[in-house]
Amino acid sequence: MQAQSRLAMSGGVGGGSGISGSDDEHEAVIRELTRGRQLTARLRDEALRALRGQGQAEATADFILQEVARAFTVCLNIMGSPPARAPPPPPQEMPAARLMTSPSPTPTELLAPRRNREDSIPREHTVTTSPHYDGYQWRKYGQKRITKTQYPRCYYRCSFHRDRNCRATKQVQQCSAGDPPQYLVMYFNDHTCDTAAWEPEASVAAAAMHLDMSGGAGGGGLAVARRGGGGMLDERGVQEEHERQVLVSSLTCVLGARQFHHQSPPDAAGITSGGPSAAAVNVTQRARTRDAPAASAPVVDDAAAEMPGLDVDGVGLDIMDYDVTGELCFGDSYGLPDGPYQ
DNA sequence: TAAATTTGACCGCT
DNA sequence: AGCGGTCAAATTTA
Repeated sequence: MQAQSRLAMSGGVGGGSGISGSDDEHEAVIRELTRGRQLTARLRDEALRALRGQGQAEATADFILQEVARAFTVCLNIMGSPPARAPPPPPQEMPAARLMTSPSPTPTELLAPRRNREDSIPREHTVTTSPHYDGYQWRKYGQKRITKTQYPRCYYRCSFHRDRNCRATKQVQQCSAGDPPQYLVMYFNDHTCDTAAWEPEASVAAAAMHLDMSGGAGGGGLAVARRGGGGMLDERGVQEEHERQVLVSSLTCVLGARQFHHQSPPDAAGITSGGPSAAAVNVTQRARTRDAPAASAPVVDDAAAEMPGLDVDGVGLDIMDYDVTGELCFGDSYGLPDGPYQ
């Protein structure tokens, strides 16, 4: 089960605010998240020791585990744990790891009291730097400036809302102006469109193939998820292409290392695929978003089957989460202060 | 031209 | 009455 789901089931979503459950549950969640963060730090030490001198593989492992730790910190902040519990930011952070350092309204502040209707209670919520890529296709149907918040809230519903009467919706609201910015994503209702999100075991290799096939900047299905916002795609095209190349390179490195070590897969895999990275959206989900509705991409699984030497898991997938510094395409009609939506 | 986004207006809830 | 969520016409994009 994904971390965000666990968080939700642990009381994070229940009871109106969507953040707090009972005091006992709340404390238990904070305790577990704190423990997870500590264990991640230990794992990072071990991984760096094991990968010492292996260049990019070492850097990649370092980055991933920093991100896992950051995800724990995000969750802890969501749960309202004292800021003192958060560790100081690592001295050499990669961009996505800087998120917690910028002052911003807490997710709790962003969540206005919700109406007491069944549909208005989020099933899950998460904080991510790439709010678009969660394995489903969404269509934006509204945007609203929420009082007392700095950023507008965007409303999405499943693209199969009409075709398959899918009632799933999500709301995305920026909650920090970092680089990349961070977004609070809330999910409502289950998908009934039979386009379930990808299994975490889906193929890294297939993802790489998709990346190669996706062509140039902003090409392919990226536009599906990021189409909105007028010229934003064009403005980011060069940067995205650069990021894509860097991350394909990283992925290739990881693939190579894992192919070499596939007899003894590192447990870091379990941490990301089954674990706590609230920010993580795996690349196969992204690949699915690129090309077609989620249900129509068996090609990727087939590709995975063609590369039996690979131990497929979430590690390489989560790397690709940082492929896109997905800023939302907020309109400019809200008279908002400086922000990425302008 | 179809598909997706934008955005003002409307509606229901508190 | 105010606020948040949704609708739907207009607009934009590929």
